[in-house]
Amino acid sequence: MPKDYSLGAVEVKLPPLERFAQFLRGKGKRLTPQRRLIVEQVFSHHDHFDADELLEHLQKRIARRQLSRPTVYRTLAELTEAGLLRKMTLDGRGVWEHDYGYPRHDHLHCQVCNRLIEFQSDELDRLVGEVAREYAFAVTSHRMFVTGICAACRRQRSQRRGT
Amino acid sequence: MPKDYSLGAVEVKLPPLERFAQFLRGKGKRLTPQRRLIVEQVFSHHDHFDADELLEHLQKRIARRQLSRPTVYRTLAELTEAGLLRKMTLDGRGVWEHDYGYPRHDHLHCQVCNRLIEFQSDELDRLVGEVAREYAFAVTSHRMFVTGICAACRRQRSQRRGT
DNA sequence: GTGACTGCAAAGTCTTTGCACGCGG
DNA sequence: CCGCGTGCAAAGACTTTGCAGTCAC
Repeated sequence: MPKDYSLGAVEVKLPPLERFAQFLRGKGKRLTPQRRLIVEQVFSHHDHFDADELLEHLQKRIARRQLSRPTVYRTLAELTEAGLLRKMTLDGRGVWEHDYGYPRHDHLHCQVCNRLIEFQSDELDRLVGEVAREYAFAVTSHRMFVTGICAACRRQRSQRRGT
Repeated sequence: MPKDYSLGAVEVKLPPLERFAQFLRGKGKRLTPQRRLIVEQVFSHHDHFDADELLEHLQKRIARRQLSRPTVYRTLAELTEAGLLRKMTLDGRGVWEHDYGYPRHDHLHCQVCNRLIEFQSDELDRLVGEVAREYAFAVTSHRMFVTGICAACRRQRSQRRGT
C-alpha cells in the first residue's frame, strides 16, 4: 500500500477571527474593519497568496479607500506574528499560507503553472531531526520545496506534443 | 555507526574559469577582465555569498570603476546559466553557491549567526522521489532549509546564561 | 572593425515608513 | 478622549534596464 502523504486536520479551539481578536486584545491593539475583512478573506478558503492577490480580491469587496496596501502588509505581519499565517518567499516575493488549524507540511512547486501542492511526510520530519542531531543543531522549523512539473501540466505537455 | 552527512567531491574536467570561457565562446560572448575577476574571486574558496558581499570583496582588489554592480549581477546570472553557480533566495535577497564541481546538498541555516551549513542525505533524495511519484510530479530539483541554531551559537548562548 | 560589454544613471519591483487625520475601546 | 490604526506619499532595499562609449576578438 502506498504511503499517505495527504494532510490531516488539526484541532482548533477558536475560529481564526476570534483567535486574532484575542491576540490583538492581549497587545492592546484593535480589531478594525480592515483587519476583520482581511482575516475573513484569508480564511474563507485554503490557498497560498501574495500581498497583491489578497489586495485584488479584497478590492472587489470594498471601496479602494477603505483598504490600502500598507495595511495589507501590516496585517499580514500581525497575522504571522499571531501564528495564524506562515510566511515564505517565492521568487523573491512574500507568499503566505494558513498555519493556524493547519498541519505541518512541505511543498511541490510546479514551475509551469506555479501551483503549490502540499504534502506531509513524517519520515521527512524524522530525517531532519536525525541530520540536526548529527550537527548538534537545534531545529526551529524547516522548509522544503520540490520544484518540477505537476501531473496536470505534464499531461498538457504530452498532449501538445501529440505523444 | 552514525550516518555520514558530509559532502564528497565531484569529478570535474576543467577549472571553473576555463569551463566558463568555454560556455561564453559557445554563445559568442567574451571573456572580459571583469568576468575573469569575478570567477576567480567566487571560486577562490567555497562559500555562500550575495551580490553585495561579492562586490565588496572585489573592490578590495581593484579600482571601483573597473567593476560595477550591474556587471556583478549580470555575470552571476551568466555563471548560474552556465551551471557554475546555483542561486537561492534567503530573506528576499539573492544568494549564490558553487554548483560546478560540487555535490547536491541541503542546508541548515542558523538564525543567530546566519551561517549556512551543508549536508547531504541520500535518504532525503530518495524520499523526495517517493513523494513525487505519489503525485505524478516530475522533479527538477529541490531545496531544503532547516532553520534553527547551530552548535557554536548554542554554546555561546548557554555560556552567557551561565549554564 | 564591429558588435558585445561596461559603467552610469535611471527605472522597476516589492515592501516599509513618516505623518496627519480618524476612529475603536 | 486617548492613542492606535489608517491612507497617502515617499522612502528603502535589492535588482534590472537603457544608453553611449569602450574593448575583446
